[in-house]
Amino acid sequence: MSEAPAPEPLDVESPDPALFDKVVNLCKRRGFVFPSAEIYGGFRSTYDYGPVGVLLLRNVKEAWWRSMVQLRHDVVGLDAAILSPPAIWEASGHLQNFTDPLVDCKVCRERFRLDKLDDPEVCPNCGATHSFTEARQFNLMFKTYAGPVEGAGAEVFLRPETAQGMFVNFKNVLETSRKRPPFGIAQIGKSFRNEITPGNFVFRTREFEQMEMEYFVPPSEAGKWYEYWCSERLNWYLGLGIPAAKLRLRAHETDELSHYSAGTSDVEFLFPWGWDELEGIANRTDYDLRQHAKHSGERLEYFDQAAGERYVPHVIEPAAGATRAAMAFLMAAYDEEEVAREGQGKGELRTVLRLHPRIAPYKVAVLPLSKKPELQAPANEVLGLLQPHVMCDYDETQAIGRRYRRQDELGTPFCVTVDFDTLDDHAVTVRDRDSMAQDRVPIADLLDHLRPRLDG
RNA sequence: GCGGGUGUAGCUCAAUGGCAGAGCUCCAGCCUUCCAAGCUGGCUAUGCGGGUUCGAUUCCCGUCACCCGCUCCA
Repeated sequence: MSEAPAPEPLDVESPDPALFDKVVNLCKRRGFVFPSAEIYGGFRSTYDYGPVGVLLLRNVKEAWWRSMVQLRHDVVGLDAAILSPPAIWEASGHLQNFTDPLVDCKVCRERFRLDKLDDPEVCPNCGATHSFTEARQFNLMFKTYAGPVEGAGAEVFLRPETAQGMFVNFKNVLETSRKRPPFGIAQIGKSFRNEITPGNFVFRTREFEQMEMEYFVPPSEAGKWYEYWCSERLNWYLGLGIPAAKLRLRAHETDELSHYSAGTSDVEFLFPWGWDELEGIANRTDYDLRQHAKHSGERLEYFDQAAGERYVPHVIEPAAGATRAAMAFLMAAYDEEEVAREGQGKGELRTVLRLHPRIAPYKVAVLPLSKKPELQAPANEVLGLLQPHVMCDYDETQAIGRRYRRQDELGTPFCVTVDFDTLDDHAVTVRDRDSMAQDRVPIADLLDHLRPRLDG
């Protein structure tokens, strides 16, 4: 008798390449994400967020802001400029370090990063020696010109990260907010990087949105706060419904650390193509404040009255990608299930986004059972009751079952159906996305009924 | 930027050097209609630009976009 094959490891989720196409398809079909400039043939690496995509993205950002700023007393917000003078990026090191030296092999035409080559004289692809072109400096920052004259003096950059806005405003915030270390500055906004190779849908794009927070701490406490933010950030994704099996924290090897970092851990999500980064938590030490102090001549320090000592705070930075996070939430929420139909053995496939109510584009869909005029008034009454409090959709076309499925694909947690009985009992049917259960609820109690279920 | 692949309706796919089809979706109508029901009707497509040809969605060239690699890190 032959030995049984080793059992497949059950505790490890494997990536699912088919999921990628399904989610991208759903995004297009239902109005989450469209390729930019599509009617002109498209524009590479840019995407537009449609009617429900913009809601999803806003909800992701609002959930982040809520946990990072609103529910804390030690973090304040900021919204800094995207256009920025070269001085900032000279000080930050981005002008030097965000530059990749690229060389091409003249024999096999392959392109390499000079700094990643084992031997800068030998092509690792074809083995030719001395076949490389002169190194060309490729800077990942977008450059443009301010003012009427295009020239070296008017050069400005689109920020490649929001972080520097927090560092250059360190003194402003310290003085006006009267915070003291440990405290943080949070910012959500667009950043721009001229990536050589964007791809994987909205995962890596040249224009993207970041959610970053710089947490300033006494130098001796950097290690402690680094640990703290690593677990805090991992929990954020878990709390919004991403299963633990699809999340992990991975510490960077020393040789993959960026120029400012003394230690970085990534929150990674199991995307259809494998594990990839959602967020980096970096120990930036006092690098940035010292650099800006040196270049600007400003004193970027904190004076601790009690201890009578002056120091340059160290910085722990959780930096997340908003667009990436939205994509991860979609992929984690995507589900298909077979629903038995009455009188038929074969079930139908139901596509449902099991999004956390906090990030679902619509919280409630109001659905009059038919288009008959007598249902308009109660439907409008329900809408008027809910709209000031939660984002609602309204749909009166085609069969009710079809409309439930439409809402399932958008991830709407609850559907409220107005029927002909409503005219008599002044109550509506509340249908639950996940259980498909239906409750009869008086219109007067509707808000109280929904509120606890949406806050969860 | 290099190599490989792909490009037909909103989606999934047919077909053809000679009027481009289907299923689903979507829209309108009927139906006191609660999980993609039924019936009737309707909108919508050969990525873009050249070339060959009497005629190109089909063949050729270019271009754009996407996917897979080389990449990279929010």
